[in-house]
Amino acid sequence: MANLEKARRYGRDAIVKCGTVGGPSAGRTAGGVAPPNALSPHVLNPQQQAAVDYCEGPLLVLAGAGSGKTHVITSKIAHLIRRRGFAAGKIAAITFTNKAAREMRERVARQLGGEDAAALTVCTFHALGLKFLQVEHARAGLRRGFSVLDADDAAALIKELAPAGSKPDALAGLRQLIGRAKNAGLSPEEALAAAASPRELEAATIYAAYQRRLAAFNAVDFDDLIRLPLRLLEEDDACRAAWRARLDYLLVDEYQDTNDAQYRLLKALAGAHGRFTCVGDDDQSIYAWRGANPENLAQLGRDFPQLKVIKLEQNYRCGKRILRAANALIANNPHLHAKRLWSEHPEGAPIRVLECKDAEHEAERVAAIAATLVEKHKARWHDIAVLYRGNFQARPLEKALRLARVPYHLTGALSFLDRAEVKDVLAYLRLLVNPSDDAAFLRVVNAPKREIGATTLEKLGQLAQSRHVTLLEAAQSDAVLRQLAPRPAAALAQFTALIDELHSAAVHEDAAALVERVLARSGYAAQLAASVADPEQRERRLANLRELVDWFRAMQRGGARAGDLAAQLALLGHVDRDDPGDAVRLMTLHAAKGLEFRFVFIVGCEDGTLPHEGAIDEGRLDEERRLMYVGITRAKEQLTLSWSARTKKYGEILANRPSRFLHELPQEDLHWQGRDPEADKAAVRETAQSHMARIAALLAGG
DNA sequence: TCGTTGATCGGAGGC
DNA sequence: CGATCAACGA
Repeated sequence: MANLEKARRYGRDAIVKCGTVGGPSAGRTAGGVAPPNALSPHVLNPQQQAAVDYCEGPLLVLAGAGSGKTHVITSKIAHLIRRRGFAAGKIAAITFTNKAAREMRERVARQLGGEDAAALTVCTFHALGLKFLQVEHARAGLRRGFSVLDADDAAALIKELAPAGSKPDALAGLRQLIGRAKNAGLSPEEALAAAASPRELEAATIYAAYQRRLAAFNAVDFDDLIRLPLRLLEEDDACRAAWRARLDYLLVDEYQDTNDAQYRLLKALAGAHGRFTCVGDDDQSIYAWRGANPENLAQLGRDFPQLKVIKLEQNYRCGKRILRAANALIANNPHLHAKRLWSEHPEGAPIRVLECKDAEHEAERVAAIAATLVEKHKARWHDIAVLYRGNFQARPLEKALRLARVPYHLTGALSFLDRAEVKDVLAYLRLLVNPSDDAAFLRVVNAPKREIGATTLEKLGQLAQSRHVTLLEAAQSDAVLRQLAPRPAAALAQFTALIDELHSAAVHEDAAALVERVLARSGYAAQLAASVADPEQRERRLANLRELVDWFRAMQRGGARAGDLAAQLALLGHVDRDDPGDAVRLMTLHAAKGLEFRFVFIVGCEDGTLPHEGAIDEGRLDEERRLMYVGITRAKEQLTLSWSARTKKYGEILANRPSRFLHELPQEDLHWQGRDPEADKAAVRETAQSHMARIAALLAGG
């Protein structure tokens, strides 16, 4: 109670502890979704309360790492509905990932009860754009049941339109330029007019051809999900008025990640009075390379002079030492609104810096320490995360962890929907819903193998183009088939017969049953079972297909229509796979954003790795520093940084220097630990043996 | 149509 | 050094 009084006197909130050293784990650790103030979820500190209460005009909440921003957003939604009389159906909360949207929806549902929560719009920018286009498809020049091309399909299409034999990096450059034009909200015509170099002119020309093809496919790509709604909202007064009337209040999470088009979409929807709350942290802006524009934070103040800014600086996650290090590091970056995070947690242990011989040695030491934490300090495996700059750094870690018998889980590896078999089945559905979807046609026409090869398809494409029909229509035409060799013509006829059959079934069947029919009648499942030799891989891929059917079944219970599901599915980056369980988490620093762990290792703290070499060369150190900052602030109790003196790079061995960021940390909080390879190897052996002994005991004991 | 060779390249990855 | 991918031959 004394603490409470003291806190009040200082104008701070009651002490709400979570995850102190040795205490119960709280927060979003390893899959848990409890709010940061887990012991007292309804108490808000004064800044959080102010952010919830202020609904009169535009608000920017600068939410430091671990400051309880999701709590603020969910509380604010409840406040808007219960105290301010907003209709739940007219509030939209926008996130960047499906995962964030799902978690937010769950938390709002817990706080509000199901009915209001169900009426809310909680989704990603892209899902909102899709919803918009499904309503306004006619105005956007689309027909019902249009398709959403995923990044791979879009890349394949650009490749087809680019000069034959373009090199991969030339194609990547084209994609980037086209993406940039779309992100700026430019139509192909505008991009042509704005082209300032031969390269841009070429890209704009291909952009124009690309959009013509998309229109012919009755399809859009991801960027169009923002660009097309934006265009309609900015140019069509009636449309804009209608959508503003549907949305009374907007909340945007991770605002620092918005790109220009997304920001303009927000502005168009919000209107001049600006009934919105943006929550973000400039220090956690780590996606500029993907088009995010952190300048949008400053732009908000220029576009809305009445903007109110509230900073959340109390951190409920990290020990004081960790926070000091984070503050010291990020102080080297320029700031529009400087923040200084503080915490009421204990000091915590010094930050360890492990100096290692090479990446293998580094991995062994991490494995040994992780094992010790669990063996001797009662930590759970999932309390531990190992973070790195690049995916290639996971390799030695995996090896060392396997050797030390430490269970681990790689997050962010190949996602469910990236699997070829899942994409193939989805392409079948796309083609059934939208027979104009040539990209889908090309994907499934020879999956399973029907002896329809590239030559046949090229000819078919030419014939379709000259007759101004889709690929499917061309394949259905006897006149076209007569111009092909008899064998491929017969194969194509068989394929279109299959599509016809599935199409008539689609009328009366639900999505899950349709997927099962596709799998059975196309022979896809049978071929998969027959052609994959490795039994383990075969089982995994068949399981993916079953999971897809289950997913459709679950969505149907939610009342979704089969046709819309296929489009939505394109937006769903990854369906969460099995719970990773109690295992050490291995992931990139990027993937770690938004998560927290009791014990965090950041490996590869070397100049050239973190900060990355290319970033040093181009003077883009700020974002690298923010990446390190994000990593540091993931740690609740203990942070261990490591670097190795030598790197094997492309076959040759190079000497490293410790990361310049290590020198930016307060040296009095660091504990540098030199190289001692033998001791660590012994430790790994020891823990491995003890694990084996435990397993043996378990087996013996039954 | 499919499997092999040889050249290439090496940053993070949401929707 | 090793994975990946385009071009090639059977």
